[in-house]
Amino acid sequence: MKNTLTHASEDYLKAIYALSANGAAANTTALAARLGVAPASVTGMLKRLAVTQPPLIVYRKHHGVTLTPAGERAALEIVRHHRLLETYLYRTLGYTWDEVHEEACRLEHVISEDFEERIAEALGHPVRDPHGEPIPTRELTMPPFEAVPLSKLRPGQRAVVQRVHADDPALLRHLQRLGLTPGVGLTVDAYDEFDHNLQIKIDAQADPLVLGTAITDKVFIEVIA
Amino acid sequence: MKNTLTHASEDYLKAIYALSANGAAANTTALAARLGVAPASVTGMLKRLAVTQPPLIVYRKHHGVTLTPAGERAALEIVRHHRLLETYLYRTLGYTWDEVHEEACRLEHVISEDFEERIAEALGHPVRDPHGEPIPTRELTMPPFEAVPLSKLRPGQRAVVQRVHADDPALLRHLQRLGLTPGVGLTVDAYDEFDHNLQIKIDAQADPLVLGTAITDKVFIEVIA
DNA sequence: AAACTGATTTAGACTACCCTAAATCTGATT
DNA sequence: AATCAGATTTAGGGTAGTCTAAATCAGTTT
Ligand SMILES: [Mn+2]
Ligand SMILES: [Mn+2]
Ligand SMILES: [Mn+2]
Ligand SMILES: [Mn+2]
Repeated sequence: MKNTLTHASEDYLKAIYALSANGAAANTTALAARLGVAPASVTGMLKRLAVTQPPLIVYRKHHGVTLTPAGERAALEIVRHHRLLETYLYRTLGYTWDEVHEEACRLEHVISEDFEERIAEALGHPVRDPHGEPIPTRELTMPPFEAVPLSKLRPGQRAVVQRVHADDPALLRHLQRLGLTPGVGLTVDAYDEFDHNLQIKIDAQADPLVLGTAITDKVFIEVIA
Repeated sequence: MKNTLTHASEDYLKAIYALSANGAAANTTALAARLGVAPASVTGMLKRLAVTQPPLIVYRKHHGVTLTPAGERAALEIVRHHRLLETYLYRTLGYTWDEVHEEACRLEHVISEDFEERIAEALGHPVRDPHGEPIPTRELTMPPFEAVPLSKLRPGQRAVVQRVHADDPALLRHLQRLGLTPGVGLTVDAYDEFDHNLQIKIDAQADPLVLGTAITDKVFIEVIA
């Protein structure tokens, strides 16, 4: 528990956490893609993470990987660092929401628990990061969060944007230009069942938008009535 | 110039900069002691730093090492990061002057030039860190600084403390308790030529202090008249 | 000028990553 | 039940950094 993890291990744990969020095991190829390394490198790291004391993952060859309770705590620790840092960079240092990810992804591995606590305090213990993603508590529990993507809505439904599940700066800038940010209310006007495009009308915007699933799968909403 | 250095290389360059500040070459043993590694490890790293393109150091076997202009720029870059971070942690996040070093020593290697510029701006482009040490400019020139240690003073002389050249938290807390911090005025009352102790009287303090060279060598002052 | 001593380098080994190319496994299809 | 395709692991190799133990060097002393 007190043995110090490397930056690389921490990024692997974070990726496993993200890819096994739905309870299923994360697989080698998806991890390799997300981490930007070769599949063989992933296999090597999984072997190492499985034999630490205590083990951080359960790894069954050819059948994917899940986090142990210790591994999940380690992952949530890094996610908390990451999202607190994003929030701090955004609110205190004037970063834009497309700039925060890259800086936070490096800082998250080197800040102390003291630093974590001080920025949490300075920010008033925030519950969401600038993208609306929930910040794990100090006790490392993940708050409940919206699981309904905009893509699931159908004409006539109203919703409020809660979180945007994206790191890519270009996509984030695009969403910003569209006005599709947390807190925004919208109504679905039309749905195309062949290309799955959704036509929506954002509150206080004159013109409707037509959005593909590349966007609507990443925007999570809360349905209103 | 754009090739990215490892954290370890950066710490070596910073150490070489510190140990060759007086123009002389830094030697293997001193580097090993300061970096907390074996002398053989230093030799290995020096060989690597000497053959980078461009070379960062001039290394002559058995005769020590100096920084090339490129190496000095790299070192000053890290020193600027370190001291700006110390200043930021101290002023903005409420760290004490004995807590800042350790955190800054990890952060200095991962912050972006953008982060550097933003905290410099937020702090009003400070010229000194919390210990009074000069912060290299954005253009990577080192401002002039006091080279006279308190230990050089003799009875009758008056001085103002300018900087404290120390990282050790215990020593820093001790100096704080003594009231020996940048900006403080003092007068030398007595000098013992055998043990080199100095008796000083700090302005606005009732009782005089007797200090050994472990302290007086680390406190740099400006002589007044 | 040889010997000594402490500093330094070399030799050899280890861990943590990463890679490419070549096996091998799994689950689906015939 | 054999085959096939794609996913995965293994094999083998590389870099960066660390260590200990064994040379070796340089400057000083005899
Ligand atoms: Mn990261
Ligand atoms: Mn933490
Ligand atoms: Mn450092
Ligand atoms: Mn910089």
